[in-house]
Amino acid sequence: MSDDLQLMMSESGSESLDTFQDLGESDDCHDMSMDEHEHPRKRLKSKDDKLCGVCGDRALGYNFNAITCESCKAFFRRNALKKKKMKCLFRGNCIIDVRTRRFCPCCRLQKCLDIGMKENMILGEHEKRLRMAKVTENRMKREERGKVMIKEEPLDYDMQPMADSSNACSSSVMDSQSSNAPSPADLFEHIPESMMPTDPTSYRQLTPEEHELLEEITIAYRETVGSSLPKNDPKQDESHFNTVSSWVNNSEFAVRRLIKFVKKMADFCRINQEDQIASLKSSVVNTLLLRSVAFYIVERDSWMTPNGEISTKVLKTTTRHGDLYDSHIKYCRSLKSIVNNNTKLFALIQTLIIFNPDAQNIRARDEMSNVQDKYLILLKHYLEHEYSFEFAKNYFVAILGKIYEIKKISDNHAKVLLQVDPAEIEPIMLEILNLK
DNA sequence: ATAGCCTTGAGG
DNA sequence: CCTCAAGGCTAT
Repeated sequence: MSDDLQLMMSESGSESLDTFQDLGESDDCHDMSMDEHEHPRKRLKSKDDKLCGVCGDRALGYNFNAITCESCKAFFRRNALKKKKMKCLFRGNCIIDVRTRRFCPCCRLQKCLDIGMKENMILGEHEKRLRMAKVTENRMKREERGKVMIKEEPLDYDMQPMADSSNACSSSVMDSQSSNAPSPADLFEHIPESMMPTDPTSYRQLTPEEHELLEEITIAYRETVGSSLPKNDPKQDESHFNTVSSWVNNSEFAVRRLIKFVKKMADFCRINQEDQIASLKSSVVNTLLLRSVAFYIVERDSWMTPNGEISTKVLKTTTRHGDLYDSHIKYCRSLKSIVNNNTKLFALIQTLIIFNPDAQNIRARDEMSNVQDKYLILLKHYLEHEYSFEFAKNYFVAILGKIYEIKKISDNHAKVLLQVDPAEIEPIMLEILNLK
């Protein structure tokens, strides 16, 4: 490989111009033959005879402020924003052409910059999300039009959760009062398939801002707390979990993920630093619990880890708190059954847990509450987007109930945590759990 | 990781 | 409409 690479480097170094001209000539020939057949008149100027300023390959036009080929465009997009600086294995002056361009990313990137490609023209994470929000918004409109055009038929009445149009205001009041409505807890113990989404035409549309916000936290969640932990080093037998302190230390990765998660949220960065710490600390145990739900497998009564399953029985033998175990598993089963594997819902719940106005030591409780309200509304609107308004209302209440419940359970867990010997706990976990 | 091809919003 | 220039997707 390195032989080839070196060969390529020296080869191209001695005849880079030849390569460039060869490409140019073949390009011209190609164009002429095409043009003679298609447009004999304007053969000279019609098709692009543009060449990539980086490698000399055929170019379609400007990319990031310079004329480049598709591959150099993609290359620049992938690499220009990386903060890790690549280093050239040679002298930093490798010749880049269509065949050698892959061998020295460093010099290729340098040449990109030399010919004037601008890294600030690469859309940032935020701008990309805006763009995607716009795309999906338009897509939804398109599909909406399609449905409306095809529809033109009277509404179908087979779905009872459609309490929308005609008598909306009265019906919602009546429903909330009516006694025959199943209690939310019962309603969601088992997912009522019959009430799941169909017929999207009369559901709420999220605004672009809401859509973007939801995307933001969902992506952040998926990339952090929602992802599985790195494969743990040795064989992860159950002996790794036979003490409380080993459980705690095992949670360290999850806590790091939580920190990464909050740092990705613009709303979290906006609150003052003391409250950031306070809300972070008070949401750690809840977060671990929520994680345990996310990776819980109802059918097997176990948790999925990168190294395989861990039976929930291990927790019972570890803590020797049967009641704690029971309530935890019950919680896993119930929340999992209503949320399933919906990452957006997990992300929303996670967010609501973090922006908790009555957490310990919060200074600006009003402000915290305002932020939480924002996500409460987002959750509500998301549910109304996904389901009928009536169904969403019950769903909303059920989820709020579960969020309240998670706090009680985590309080119980906190008591167990106080039993551990601080000497056995990693410093970060000591700090974050206030165990010192 | 690369690179070709596709989709798309903005702007003309 | 049409073109330009972004990002996305995916076979290699």
